[in-house]
Amino acid sequence: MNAGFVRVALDHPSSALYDYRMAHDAGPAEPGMLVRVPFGRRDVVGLICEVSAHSDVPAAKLRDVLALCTACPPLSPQWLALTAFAADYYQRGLGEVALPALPQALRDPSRWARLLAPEERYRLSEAGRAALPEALPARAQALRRLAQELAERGELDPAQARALHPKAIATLDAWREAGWVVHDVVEMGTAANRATQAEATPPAVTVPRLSDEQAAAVEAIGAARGFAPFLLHGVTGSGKTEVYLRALAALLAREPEAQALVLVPEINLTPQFEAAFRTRFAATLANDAIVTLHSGLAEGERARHWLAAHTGRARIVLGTRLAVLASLPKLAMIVVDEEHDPAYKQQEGLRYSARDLAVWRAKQLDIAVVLGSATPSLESWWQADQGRYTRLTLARRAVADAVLPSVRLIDLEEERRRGRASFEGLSGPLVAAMKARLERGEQSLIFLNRRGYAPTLACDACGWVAGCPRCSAYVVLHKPERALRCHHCGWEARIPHSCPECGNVDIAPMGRGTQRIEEALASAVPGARVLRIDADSTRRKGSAQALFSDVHAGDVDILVGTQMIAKGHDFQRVSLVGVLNADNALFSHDFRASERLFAQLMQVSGRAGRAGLPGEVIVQTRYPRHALYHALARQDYVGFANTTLAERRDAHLPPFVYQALLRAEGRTLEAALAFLAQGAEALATLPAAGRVTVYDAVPLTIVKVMNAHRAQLLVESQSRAALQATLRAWLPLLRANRAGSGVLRWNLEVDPLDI
DNA sequence: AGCACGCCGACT
DNA sequence: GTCGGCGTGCTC
Repeated sequence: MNAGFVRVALDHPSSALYDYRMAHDAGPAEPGMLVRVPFGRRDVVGLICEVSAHSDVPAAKLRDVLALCTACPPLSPQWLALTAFAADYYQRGLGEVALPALPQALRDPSRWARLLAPEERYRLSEAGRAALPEALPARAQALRRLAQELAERGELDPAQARALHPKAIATLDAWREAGWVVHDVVEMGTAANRATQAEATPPAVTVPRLSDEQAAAVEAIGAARGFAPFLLHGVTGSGKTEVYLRALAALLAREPEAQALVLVPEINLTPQFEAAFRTRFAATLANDAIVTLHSGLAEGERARHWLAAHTGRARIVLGTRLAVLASLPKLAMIVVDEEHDPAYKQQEGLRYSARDLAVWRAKQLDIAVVLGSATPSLESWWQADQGRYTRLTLARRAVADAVLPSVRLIDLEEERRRGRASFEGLSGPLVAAMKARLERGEQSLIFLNRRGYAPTLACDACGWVAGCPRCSAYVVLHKPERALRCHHCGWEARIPHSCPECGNVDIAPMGRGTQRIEEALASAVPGARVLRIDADSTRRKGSAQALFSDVHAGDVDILVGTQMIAKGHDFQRVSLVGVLNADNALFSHDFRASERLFAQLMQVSGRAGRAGLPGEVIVQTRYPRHALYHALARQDYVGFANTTLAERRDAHLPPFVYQALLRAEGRTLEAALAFLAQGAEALATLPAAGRVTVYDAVPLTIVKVMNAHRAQLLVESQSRAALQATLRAWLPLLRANRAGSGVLRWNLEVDPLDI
């Protein structure tokens, strides 16, 4: 038998490609195709990176490809280059990057055959819903059950139907002829395209008039050819989304096959974007030409959407950071909304920055990329300063009479000194302002970046503080569940009735979280309907959406929440934003903490007064003279960015240097530190070591998590290339590091955000 | 990453 | 005497 060889990337830490024999009659193998191969003792799915007539691997070691996936068109060379770049840049194996980027269905060979086969679905029509199952004879139990399942589940595929009743298909066909059942055939590689939706006439779309600034931005983006990175700096409410919509509309009209990728920082923001896109493009794009891609999708849906992107049927792909690795053969424009958002940085596995990869992808494909934000990352701002990104500015709010909110700083020290009343951390002026909003039927929003009832529980008598047995952290008091919970490892315990150290029964919550504020508001502002939105209140899938719609519907007077409430939502009736407990971040060891805080406060401030109501922001602080708050009071991003960048330059911090972080977790802190110290010694022996600085290994602030002791080592260089070369040579030495005995895990992060 | 093989403590 | 702990090493 005639045979060739394929070099395959596997989801496996080694960056090496593995050679396999490939029988020619298995079909034409090409790079970008998936294969099922034996690997050690198991079968895995790999990605063909090269096809060759010979192999250097000894024949005795070579094994045969078990199957070739022919249902799915091969991944393009551009896509392979993208994943290869990401693997190289973030110091990972190609397979570790490429395979996890694919939907699960492609990594399961048993599903390959049906990948692109049309999917059939049966569902009840309006008439069927009204008539069934009553129209059936009472004794036809199996049929009644079929009808009942159809009504309850919404839809059935042929296999499910047959499982309920052997002759289900014939029955369903009969019901279809009676007008009770609709038979949908969904082409794989597209989203569900139901007949009823396709028939509906799109509603008339009201397209807002553009401001001069918006029009200029749209024109600049539209006129761009080739690689064109834009930094769209627009204050909250200035209509950045409208700029995206217009730019995309112009592109899709100009190039009838072009695809666009739109990234948003978190899943919660996809529904509103999706709705806006569907409405705007209802007349020009088929319903299935807009798809979403994020981790909240069911596996099957994710595969369908991914395939729609991969086959070119989807024209607009809207998604979270993972969408940046989608296969988009006709990609012609990328939008990254809220580009400064830390959520674009993956914090486990391959620690990539979706924003940075978006820019790389735009450069690779020679297309435009629009980075939008009210508070751009200092990295992007610096790129614009350097002239590498084109800056587009929207300085005014889009709604005619909407102005920027006024910011009031409440000096908590002075309040205390003057003996002014405060209630559970809510100062007098803030309470008064909320009461005034309640009377006027306007909404207030209270921002506190700390969930739970109280950060911890403490004993006044002996000084005991409730801590986690597995972590060096306090446990957070959660009142609804009457539990103490560790936010780092998930450890939980009942709230003790007395101090476990001294038996004192007067143990009390210390500090305040969103739950406690929610409770306090009920008495501080009598009659107000208070709603809390944080990771705890939105744990159930889809519940965030329901809670937000209560706010939009006006069923809420005061909304309390963590940063979840700061992002994206355009609350029409909010005219007051209160900020509690923001001071902690001012004195953090992480040099980016103030940048993040400023962005968050600007963002949450932007929730006030969007629909023409005068907006007010009240910040409670013990440091009212801090420069950050002054910049916030003036809503002065540019001033903040310029001073902070100057400080960064003086202190030799990013974006003026490039960094990487080696983290280790050990059974003991000593083991972790020893591993890092030995790593530092190994690095010093490398040729390019002269151009990189290695700092001392230090314990993390929360040194112990889940009984693992954590430490890190910072490596930096003025030259990205020197850093990259060093890291590449360093990794094999780290893998061979014999100080690794007490080390449980370690990882290397390039361009870390949290230091 | 899995999943083997391989060499030392507490159990039927 | 084994069952099983996880340290070490390999996968075309």
